[in-house]
Amino acid sequence: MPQTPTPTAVADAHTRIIGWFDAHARDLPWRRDECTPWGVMVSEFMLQQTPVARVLPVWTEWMRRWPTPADLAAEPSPEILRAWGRLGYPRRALRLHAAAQTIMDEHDGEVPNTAAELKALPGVGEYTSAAIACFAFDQPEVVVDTNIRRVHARAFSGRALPEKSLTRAEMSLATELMPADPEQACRWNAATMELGALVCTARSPQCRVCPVSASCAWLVAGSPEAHYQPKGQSWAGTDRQLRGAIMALLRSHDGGTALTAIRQRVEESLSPDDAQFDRCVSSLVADGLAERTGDELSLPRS
DNA sequence: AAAACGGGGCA
DNA sequence: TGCCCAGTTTT
Repeated sequence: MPQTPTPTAVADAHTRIIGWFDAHARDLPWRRDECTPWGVMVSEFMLQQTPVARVLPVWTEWMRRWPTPADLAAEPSPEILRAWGRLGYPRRALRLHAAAQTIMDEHDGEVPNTAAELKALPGVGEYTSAAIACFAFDQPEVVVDTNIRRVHARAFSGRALPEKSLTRAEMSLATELMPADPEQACRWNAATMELGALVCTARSPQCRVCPVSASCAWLVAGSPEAHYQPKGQSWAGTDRQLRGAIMALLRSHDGGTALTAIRQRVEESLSPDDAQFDRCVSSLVADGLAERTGDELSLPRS
């Protein structure tokens, strides 16, 4: 277990990383003062497992079309899934829609401002609840995402990568590292995340420009290799690939499409057997991502 | 604790 | 090709 860094070292890290953030933070629309809590919430849903660059245009379009929870909650058409486009994990769009409806039903149309209430919303877990509370409502919640975990692993624990899953020790460390001042705490969260996204990256960290390279435990230890081999997820031939291809087809049509036509179209690029095709159609319907009427499949109405 | 869940871009 | 990305939910 890593030792808790000394108070002096922690304060120095605060100064350096927040100072770096002041100079180098990206001007992202959901970080601007005029962005609403709803805008922050939409961004956090889209950013789950999806890089900033791909989220930007979709977020802008969503905020134009559905600027408040009420607007999204009242949207009955498949336009939600169509507007999600190719962001991936389209169940996030359904969960965001459901969350908007819960906000209407239980929170008077206002995004709740506590982590506990946020976490009760569909699609909002440990990270997202803390992030919205912190970034939209300036509450000093402990925010721990993949970027922050990696920065902590390197700068304070001397490891190339964080553990495979979030550990108690990581949460304790993140808690210890939080600045006492609430405003600084929120800035620290955003700054550490940004450092992980731009400098302390997974593949080729830019230690030459890192504000804490002088004290980085990993660098000081000689940049040791990761103690485990990351296990990537397969893609070619998987249900995920086929489900994605079917969803892309549904998004490109108004109304329904015959299952035989869908099968024919996906076979232009993929080679599913009958069992896989049926399984994927069924699971999409079960997930609420598609609707089956007779021999046709379509995007569902909400 | 582990698996399922998209998709694109870069080394 | 393999790996990674502001994770959550289900098993």
